[in-house]
Amino acid sequence: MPKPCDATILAWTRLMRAHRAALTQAEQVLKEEGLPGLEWYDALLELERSGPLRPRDLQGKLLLAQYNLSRLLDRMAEAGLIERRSCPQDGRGQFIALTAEGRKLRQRMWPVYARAIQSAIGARLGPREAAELAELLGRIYGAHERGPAAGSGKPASAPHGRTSRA
Amino acid sequence: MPKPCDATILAWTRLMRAHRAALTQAEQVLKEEGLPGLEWYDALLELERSGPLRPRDLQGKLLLAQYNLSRLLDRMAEAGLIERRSCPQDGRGQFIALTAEGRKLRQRMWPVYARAIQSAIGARLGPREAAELAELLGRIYGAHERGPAAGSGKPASAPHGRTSRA
DNA sequence: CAAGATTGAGACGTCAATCTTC
DNA sequence: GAAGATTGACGTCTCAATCTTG
Repeated sequence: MPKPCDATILAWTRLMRAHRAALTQAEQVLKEEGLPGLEWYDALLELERSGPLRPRDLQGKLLLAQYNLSRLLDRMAEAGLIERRSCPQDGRGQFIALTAEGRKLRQRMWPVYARAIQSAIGARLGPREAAELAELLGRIYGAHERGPAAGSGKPASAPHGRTSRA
Repeated sequence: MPKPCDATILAWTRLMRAHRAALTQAEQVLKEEGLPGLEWYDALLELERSGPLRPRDLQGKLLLAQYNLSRLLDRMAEAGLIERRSCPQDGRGQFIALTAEGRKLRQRMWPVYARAIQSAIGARLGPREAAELAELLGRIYGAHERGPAAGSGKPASAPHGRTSRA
């Protein structure tokens, strides 16, 4: 394994710093609005998109450890955002389902989240540059998947736009 | 504030994912070698570069909250890596100084860290692309910090690399 | 025994309150 | 009173051990 070149090291450093700056800002804004953190948003969105899921599948989509997800689901269930349903085919598993409250909360979170994304990236990079950045970052983890945005599913009156729904 | 465009949202998502993937790998490798995490490395490196520092100044360089840094220093002092010295000019402050052990540990960590950086970025992007990525990420947090050759004057490929962490 | 999922204990992060010195 | 720094209380993360079902 060759040693990393200067440009590689600089890219690493900035990846760490840019992530921290962007994430801190976004979490800050959500907190000021009395909303939960981004992890909750991601879980809610994935459940809204992909219907009731087994924890194992959700874990894969969210890149969380099993024990971590288990406790996240505890908190979200206590907050009334999800339901744990038993799985008929496999007694070990469950199905995690979004509640109406969970759906509503995600919709309330999106405009705030979108503002943070725009402030952190959209305001600093043009569309062409953002696409270039996304391309380069995509190579770092090799995946090509969907983003955090999701329309309400309803027509035009939605407070948050239809965005990249792959 | 306009809504974020699709490319912006995709860049956000990939920033979050790429960061997590890269960081998780690096922390994993360090742990396997029985070494502490990247936060310790960053603190050790900053102290090695900038001599004894007051916690307030270290906090600025590491982008940590004050209470967070206070506890980090507790652990590092207990491990014998740093020393807390009283500050003659200002009784409220201190000077945090690296010990010989701290210096040795950072030197042991660097090759492992460098391997992780190379694996996460260097192996996937050419030097030109890495520089492009660094440039785009730099705009996200607006910083233009010292180049890889700054500080002691040693080259970045020495066990003195410019690194940092979330 | 293997896989899905949870739990107890301990490390770490976070908030607000606190202490000391300017 | 303001700034530098720490502390107590509480929440979250992490590891290993555990429980249950296939």
